[in-house]
Order: sequence, then structure tokens, then C-alpha cells
Amino acid sequence: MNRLFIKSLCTSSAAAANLKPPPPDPAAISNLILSSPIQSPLPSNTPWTPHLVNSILKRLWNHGPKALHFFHLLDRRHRNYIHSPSSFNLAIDIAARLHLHTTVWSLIRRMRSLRIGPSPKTFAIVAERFASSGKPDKAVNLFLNMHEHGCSQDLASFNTILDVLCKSKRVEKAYELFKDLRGRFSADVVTYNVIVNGWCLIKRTPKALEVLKEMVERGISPNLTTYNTMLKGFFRSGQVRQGWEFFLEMKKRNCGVDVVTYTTAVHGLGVSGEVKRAKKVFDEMLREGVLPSVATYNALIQVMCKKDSVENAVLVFEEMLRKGYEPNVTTYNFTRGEEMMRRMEEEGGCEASFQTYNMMIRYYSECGEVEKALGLFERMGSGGCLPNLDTYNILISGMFVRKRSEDMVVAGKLLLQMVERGFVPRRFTFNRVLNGLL
DNA sequence: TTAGGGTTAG
Repeated sequence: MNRLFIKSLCTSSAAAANLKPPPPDPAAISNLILSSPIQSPLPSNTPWTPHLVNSILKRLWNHGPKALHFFHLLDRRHRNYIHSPSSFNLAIDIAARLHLHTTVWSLIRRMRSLRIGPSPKTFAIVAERFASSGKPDKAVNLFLNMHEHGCSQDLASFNTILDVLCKSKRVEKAYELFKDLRGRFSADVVTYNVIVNGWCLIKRTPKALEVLKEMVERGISPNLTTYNTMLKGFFRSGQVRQGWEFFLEMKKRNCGVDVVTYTTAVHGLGVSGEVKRAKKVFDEMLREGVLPSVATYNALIQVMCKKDSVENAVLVFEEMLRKGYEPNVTTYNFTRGEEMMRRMEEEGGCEASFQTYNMMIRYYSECGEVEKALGLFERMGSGGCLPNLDTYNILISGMFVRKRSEDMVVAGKLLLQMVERGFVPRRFTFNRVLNGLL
């Protein structure tokens, strides 16, 4: 707070004296880093700020080695600049994603020596990477030992590690840890909600209901989040009837159903084919005076596209615009096609995300329009979002559609490029390209 | 980054 205040004082007085240089452009700096060889020095005279550094790290997210190199250069060569905790956390996330464990730990030690961390958030980041790369035990150990790295364990960090395990589908592991330590950390409603959600994520609603019963027995009252989680769980596991009955029960018992409840019901009913009922729930929501969100409209649009007709989806889209909602990337992604992509950028002032690109690239690849797919890929490279692992996998698969030898060569180049950018191709992808080339 | 709702996904 204080630092921000001082910073704003400095900038405003500089502006008053007309000395303020144009603000550095993260996109320009990122592109410069991307296009120059790895030993190049950073542009001099740049007024580095945590905000600028963070936005560059995010732009270089899908080019991990360059991102880390940038971080290290700034850390070592610029004596007067000290990275902020949030920049450290971003760099640690990138290093952990690339499985550079030595780098992760040296960054953590560096944070500690600068007395700016590590924080519980730092450990949550690393634990998440462990859990998502099939090492849940390492994630648990990290949590159990975090106090040795100057970071205390409390209920919040306990809930976080459980959530990390659950979100990476290691629910059994989470449940074990939960049973072992719930007494020590005095598990609260958040803890139980995390576990309920975990079982729901892997479609084991009976286990989720069991935990729900258990929390009540232990004197912890479920809240609206608990019920919304359960509701989503029923739909996710295909128990549409139970979902519907649960929804009715929630209303009957005056749980204070909210926009999340309605969005879940509209989406859940719709994707399982009950479009009429989904629309009825949506109308009922309006009657009850619960304001739909962009997510609610997106849910309805998706349902219309998939189970009704694109024309009706567009009607909902137009209605959304009429009511003053601002469609976001997700909205446009449902109504696929170049036309929509143009519209989102020109009229909507809404930048395509890598999901948008990936979807379009997949579409072109599948119908053999390899040049168009490659064109979009090029556009990505020079724009705000760099291709990610999915992009490469989709595009490389696309190179096999036409069974042409020149496509194989492109596939080979893409494979090399993805490795250079810090992605690990699946064995399948690798062998396929190799076979293709041979 | 202490929990729940919209991209495509089993």
C-alpha cells in the first residue's frame, strides 16, 4: 500500500514536470525477447516495475525457457531492481511446469534470502504442479514440510492442499489426508466443501453425500456453496433426475438459491437434452428476480447450439446484447466460425484466447484446410497469446490428415519448436512424426 | 490461491 502510494506520487510529479517517458509496452518487450537470441541483454533504461515484469512473464507463459531467462537476467544484471513476490511466484510456476526442480528450489531460497517469501501461495503453486504431473505424494510432503521453509501451516493452507489434490482428481489421497488431519486443523465448512467437490469431480456422488451427512453430524452446517456443488455433481455424473429433484428441494427449503444455482441447473439440464426444462428454469430465474450473469447466458447459448438450433442460440445472443451484457471470449467460442472471430475482435473489443485459436485450428485441421490452420497459428505467434501444448498437439495431428509428405516436414519443424519452447511432446506425438518423416 | 456456475472431453 505504502509502496504503491509512493510510486504514484513519483509518477504524478514526473508527469507534472513533463518528464514522464512513454510507458513501456509489455507486448513490444515480449516480442523483442522472443525474437532475440537467448544471450541478448535486456533493453536498457526500462523503468521496470512488478506490474510490467508480471505482464511480460504472462505473455511468455508458453515459452517457458525464455520467460525464465528474462526473469534471471533481471534478477542478476539489474542491481537496482528486486523482483516482487508475485513475479517470483510466476517464475516458480513456470519452472515447476517445466519440471525444473533445481530452479524451483533455488528460486524459493532466493525469495527467502530476500525476505519476501515463500508464502502459502508459493507452496500452493508448486503443490499444484506436483499433483497435476502425477506426484500427489510429493505435493502432500511439500505441505507437511512447508514450516521448514519459513511458512506456517494453518487451516487455510490445509484447505488449499486438499483442494489442489481434489482438482487434480487425487480425491482418495485428499480424503486420506483430510481424515488424518481434520482434527488438528479444525476442519471448517470450506474443508468439507472442498472434499464434497472432490468426490463430485470424479462422479462419486454417493461419497459426496456421505461427506455431506458427516459434516452435519459433526455440527458443521452446509451452506449454499455445498448445495451448489452437490447439484453440479449430480448433473456431471449424469444423474439428471436426482439433480432436478435436488434443485426442487433446494428451492423448497429456501436455501437462498442464487445465480450459480440457476446457471448450474440450466447448463446441467440442457446438456443432458432437457432443453425445454432448461429454458423454463431460465425464465423462472428472471421471474424470481435473480439476475443472470454472462455465464448464465453462455450456458444457455451452449445448450441451444448443441441441443436445439444455432438460430435460437443467436436469438439468445442478441437478447443478451439488447440487455446490455458484454459477451466474453466464451460466448463467442460457442458460435464458431471466422465470422464470429472477426466480430469478437472488431465489434466486441474482445481478444481471442488460445481456446478460440485452438478451436479454430482444430476445425480447419479436421477438414484438411492445413494452410488456414497454419495461418491462424502464425497469427498466434505474433499476437498476445502464444501457442500452448494443446495448440501444438492439435496442429501436429492436423498435419496427418492429408497424408502429404510436405505436411510431415512441417510436423517435424513444429515438434522441434515445441521442445524449444519447453513443452514435452507425448511419446505418441513423437513417434507419429518420426514415422511420418521416415 | 480458502469453496460453487459458461469453452471440449469420456
